[in-house]
Amino acid sequence: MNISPKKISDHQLEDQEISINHQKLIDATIETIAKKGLGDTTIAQVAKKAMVSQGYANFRFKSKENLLLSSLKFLSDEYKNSWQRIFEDNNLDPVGRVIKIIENDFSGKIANRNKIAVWVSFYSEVKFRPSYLSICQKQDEIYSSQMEKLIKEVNILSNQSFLTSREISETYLSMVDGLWQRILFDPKMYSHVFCKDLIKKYFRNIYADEKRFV
Amino acid sequence: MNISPKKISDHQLEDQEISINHQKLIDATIETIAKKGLGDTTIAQVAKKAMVSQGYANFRFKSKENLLLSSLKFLSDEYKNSWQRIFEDNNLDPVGRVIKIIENDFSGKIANRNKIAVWVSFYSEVKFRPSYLSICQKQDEIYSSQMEKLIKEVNILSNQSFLTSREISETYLSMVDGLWQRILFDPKMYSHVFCKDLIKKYFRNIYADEKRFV
DNA sequence: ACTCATATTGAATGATTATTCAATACAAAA
DNA sequence: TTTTGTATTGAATAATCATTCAATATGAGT
Repeated sequence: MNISPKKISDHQLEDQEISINHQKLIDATIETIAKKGLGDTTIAQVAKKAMVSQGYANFRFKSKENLLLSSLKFLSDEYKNSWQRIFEDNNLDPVGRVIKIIENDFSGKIANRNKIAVWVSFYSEVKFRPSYLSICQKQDEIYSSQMEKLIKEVNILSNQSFLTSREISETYLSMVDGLWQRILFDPKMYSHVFCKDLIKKYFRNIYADEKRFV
Repeated sequence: MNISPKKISDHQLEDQEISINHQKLIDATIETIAKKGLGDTTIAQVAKKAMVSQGYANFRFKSKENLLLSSLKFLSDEYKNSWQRIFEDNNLDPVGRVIKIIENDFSGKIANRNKIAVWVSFYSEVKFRPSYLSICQKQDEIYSSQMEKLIKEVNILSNQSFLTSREISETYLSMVDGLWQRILFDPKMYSHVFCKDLIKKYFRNIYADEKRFV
């Protein structure tokens, strides 16, 4: 099994190369869905955008279904990483964390029209594709429960007891989903600032003493 | 131009027959989208479910696109009629109207999983099909503005001034969209009762004196 | 019974597209 | 240089569908 350093290096390079094409195809898939819609996304278009041959795209991902799945997984992980970093940031107090969460959910990286278009496309197929559901659902459950725990802390600190942490977090999560969808309809009216302000006002109403919800 | 009574009667019958097939096809389209998804809905399946030939379905609606459009229009009108009746009901006071609106938005007729699946399917294509957008957007604007006016009345009656009627109605509308989407993911958790209670609690928190938000 | 107009059929067509695979490019090892 | 294994191509295949249309059914008027 004597493996030479060269060989390892080669292998790593190989993996990197593979990885580059892999990611190029996923990026191209997301761009294509964002531009044409899930239904009008063909392997030929994706391959062209990724600048590889059509045959290669299929070979690399085994099937179109698998390419779509991988793209959804990528988006889902990207989102997860963004909020996980906030929950794990020990420099933040509960209210500061909530504010960061809101800002993240309506940041240019997460809530831009292209990515929302992709999200909503997959959401709309969730009922028919258990594989989509399983990717989204698990992470959503974690997000929900983390959010509820966080709100519980804020509730305690602010002596708020009329609304339960569950109620507040469910309201927040449904508002985010709804606003994302509305961004698709009318991105001018539902600007990031508008959405963030609306949600902050919601919190401000609940936690009247907390001046940070602008 | 002497038209005999018989002839008129025939003509009406003819129209009715046409109308029956027309509606059978639209119903079948909605059912098929709800069962298979927009992307996997074929004219053949719809025609089979409506018990007419494939060729007829195409002939009658001129194109698949047009059949889908007509189906969206039908759903959209059905929804509009349901809330318009509430806004026009003079027996209701503002708060009573809000409660009826909430109940309507999560009634079995409107917020069932099949219809939501169809809604979300069309929503997800809105960015790519201006024709879908134009059907949805206009009615949504009316609903929004009616809702805002209604909330303004409630605000005045209850001396609530921290949240504007715009803010409350936008919050309500985005919550409804978000909750509808969540019903697709997890209809058990997001039951109609759960959704209605969540929203009523939101209003109860704003209008603390109003006991009718359960 | 016959004619005519309209409604409806269903098989044929043509377009689109995922998938396959034999052929080729390429680069590393000998 | 030659060999060998892997990466990549792109043309061929096969399946799926929307759409068309010639043929047929239906039923009212004469």
